[in-house]
Amino acid sequence: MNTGPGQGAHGPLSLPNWWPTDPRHTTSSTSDVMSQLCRVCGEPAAGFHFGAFTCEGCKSFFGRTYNNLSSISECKNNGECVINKKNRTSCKACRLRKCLVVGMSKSGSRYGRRSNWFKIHCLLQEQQQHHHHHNNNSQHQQQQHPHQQQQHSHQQQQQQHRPSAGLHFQQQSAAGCRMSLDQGRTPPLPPMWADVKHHLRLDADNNNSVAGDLNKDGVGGRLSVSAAAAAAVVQAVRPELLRWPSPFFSAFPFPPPAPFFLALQQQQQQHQQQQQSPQPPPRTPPHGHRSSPSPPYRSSTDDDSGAGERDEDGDHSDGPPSSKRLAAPRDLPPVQESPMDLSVTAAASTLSRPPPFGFPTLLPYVGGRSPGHSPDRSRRRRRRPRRRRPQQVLEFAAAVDRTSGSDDDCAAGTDSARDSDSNESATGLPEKNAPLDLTFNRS
Amino acid sequence: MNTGPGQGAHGPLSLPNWWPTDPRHTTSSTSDVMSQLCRVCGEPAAGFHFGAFTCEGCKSFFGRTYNNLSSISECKNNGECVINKKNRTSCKACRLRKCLVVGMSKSGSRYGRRSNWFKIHCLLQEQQQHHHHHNNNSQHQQQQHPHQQQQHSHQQQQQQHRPSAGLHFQQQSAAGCRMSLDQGRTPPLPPMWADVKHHLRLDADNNNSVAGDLNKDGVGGRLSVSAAAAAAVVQAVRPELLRWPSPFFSAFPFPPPAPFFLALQQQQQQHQQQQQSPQPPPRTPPHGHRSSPSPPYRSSTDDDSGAGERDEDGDHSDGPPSSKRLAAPRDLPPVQESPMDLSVTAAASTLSRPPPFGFPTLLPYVGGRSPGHSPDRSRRRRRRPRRRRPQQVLEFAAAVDRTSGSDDDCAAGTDSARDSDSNESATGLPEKNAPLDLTFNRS
DNA sequence: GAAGGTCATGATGACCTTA
DNA sequence: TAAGGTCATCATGACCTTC
Ligand SMILES: [Zn+2]
Ligand SMILES: [Zn+2]
Repeated sequence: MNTGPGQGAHGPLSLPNWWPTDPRHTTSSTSDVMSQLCRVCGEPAAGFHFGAFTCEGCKSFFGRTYNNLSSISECKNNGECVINKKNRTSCKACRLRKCLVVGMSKSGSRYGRRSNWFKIHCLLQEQQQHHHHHNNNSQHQQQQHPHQQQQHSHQQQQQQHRPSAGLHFQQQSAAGCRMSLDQGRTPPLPPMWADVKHHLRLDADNNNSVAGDLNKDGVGGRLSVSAAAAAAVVQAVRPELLRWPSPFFSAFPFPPPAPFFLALQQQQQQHQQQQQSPQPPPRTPPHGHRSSPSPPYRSSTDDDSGAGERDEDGDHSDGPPSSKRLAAPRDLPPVQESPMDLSVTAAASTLSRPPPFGFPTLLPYVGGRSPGHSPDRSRRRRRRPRRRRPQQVLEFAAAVDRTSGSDDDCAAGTDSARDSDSNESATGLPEKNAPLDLTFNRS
Repeated sequence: MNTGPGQGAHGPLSLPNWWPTDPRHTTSSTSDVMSQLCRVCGEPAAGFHFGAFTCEGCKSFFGRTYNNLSSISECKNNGECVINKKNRTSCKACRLRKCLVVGMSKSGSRYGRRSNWFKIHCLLQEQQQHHHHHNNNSQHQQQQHPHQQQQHSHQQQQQQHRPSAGLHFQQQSAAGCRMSLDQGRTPPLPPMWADVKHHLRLDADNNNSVAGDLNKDGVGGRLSVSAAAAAAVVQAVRPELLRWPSPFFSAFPFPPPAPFFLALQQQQQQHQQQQQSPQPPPRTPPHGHRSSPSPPYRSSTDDDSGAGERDEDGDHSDGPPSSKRLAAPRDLPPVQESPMDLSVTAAASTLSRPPPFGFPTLLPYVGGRSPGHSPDRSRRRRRRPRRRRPQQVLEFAAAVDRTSGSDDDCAAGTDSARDSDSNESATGLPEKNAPLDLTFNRS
């Protein structure tokens, strides 16, 4: 409980003292903010991106590839690649897995370019509308942290102070066009969401090394709700990418709360059962949660300089720490209260690898820019377009055919996957489609 | 002994019947030329490039990376990657090693854009000037092929008919400028080079699966002289790329004949001995030859459809074989007799990773175009140059410092190399230098 | 016909803009 | 400050030119 936003009076959002400190301010006792490393590759971090301290490269990689999961080819090293600064570009599957493991999520960014603290509050508001789910799933963390019990009132009380400036939720119509719904001021959270709120708080704390410990043994850590959501999306669309190392989803101590994921997983399981596919059973993702003896989140006084990600070489110590380092920490600005557009977009029609279940229709992510700011993507360099060979198209068609049937893709999900590369559809990149936004859509 | 150039009368070069058939014409009994596959990745071959049937991609890859060995990062899979169509871009080290194993060599292309048959004759001429070496090394193959003995006279006789239009050898001056030396008509080969000629013949036959068998166990195959030369260059400049799998150079049944390689290896060994570096002893490259019980080259009637490279998935069978296949075989045109420029260029000053020994100075390869054809590389798209971070430069400097001392690079040459990636200097790409030409220079 | 050049294409990541 | 756009840079490989 050191210097954090909880003790400062930032406008209408005066966080209580029990509120966990911002990990960007209180990282550890030995490493300060200036020397944060990318949780994915170990390079000096450039900031807190998509829910974790990452470098610019990993930030861009996750921002790109999560919307285009079909561009990732399966790992050829049994999914055991250890990502570091130099080999981070050699295996995209393991890099994405590492991103998910350390807690990165695009779903945490669907609130636009706001501070993470503001996003947490928005997420609390959002989850509130689906509280009829998971009433019994929010109990398995309480005995480990009884101090969380008496903090619910504070959290809700803080929730009352939350700036509610009319969040614009958007829903997906059948035609694919988006329509904004002004939700207005949301009611306070019911008590049954107290524990979920605790996990939601981890959304801002997911740079903790508890999640980083996942890289060691695949167990012991826990991820935030949005991170679990992101992983569930990847599991749904590209299950072969998360097949290794062993229980990926068991690291999540709770099922994802959004009904989207529940339906996603159920439909996927039903599809796999009725299709009798050789794909391995989906190891009961997020539902296969287990209670972990580890604390739900790290204390800000813990030392995270030696936890996780330490199998990289120490090449980050020889470079000058000047521009790659983070900026000096400042006081958190007050949470913004201006209205915002919570665009949840989708584009299922451009989904190069359509999932076998009813995936919600997606529209390409339009970003948080103002409507008047046209990206004008057409002015890119475009010289004489050279015709492609028809073989590529045929390969893609064959891959889609085989994948939609899901009959041969994940047949070699054992150690023999290394160097065998026996599944074409997983790694065969289809003809380049428009980037997809897999930011999960709330139905 | 089927249809080949040996029985056709092509102008002055009427090859005798015993002359081995062109592998481009007589591949095997089951696969014809139209269905040749890339010896590196298994894709339908686009032609006979750099001494082996390769696709366009592997051709371009070898042509690029052999001149820029510093751009290749060390394999993270213990050098055991099996290259196929889909994962060929994932590990450049193993792809280059595969290229060398199947017999690709830039040294075979230093004669310009000539047919392989013409290059063989030129190579014969060239090797003749260094016949004072390896007088005793050229004996261990004869007992296996006694029919080669009485064919020497034919080969020399054919050598007399060789078009000798004044080969322009170039030598390297101390100042780095090149000067052409018209060697004129070379004298006939002495008898001691009979066995070397046999291996030279393999230069055109190095698409045989004997070399391809190297991929299975690392032994049993043999490579051509130029292929051994190319491998020796890689061994000299980037020894860590050929450290795996086990005895790479033991596959070469003969030492490289050019004194360049002798000096290269000797200097390297001397340097390693006096430096007491943790690099493994250079496994006695090409000198550690051993007699192989396998025939020195494949008979044209053998079936090579099942030898080597068969651990890839059979994705090359589902694509349309139209444009990727080779053109229909035609009769070999007569060997060209016009004068040619045997440019052997070098550029040691731009060597990003200077070898610890006295590497011969190299100039960037200028290609075989006519002097009036300026590539005009400066008209490439060049927008506002964005300044680089100084960290990159410092990293490169540190890497060069460490590598020049050769104290820590090859320390982890065991199975722990996978995923550890403990050596910075091997994979740390230095600041992009000009592409190097490592086509070996004859002193 | 092979060597090498060309360049469209995709991936990457440092830098920038926006909110 | 973070999300996302920009784009220089690089690697790739299909196509092309040259010899
Ligand atoms: Zn990173
Ligand atoms: Zn190939």
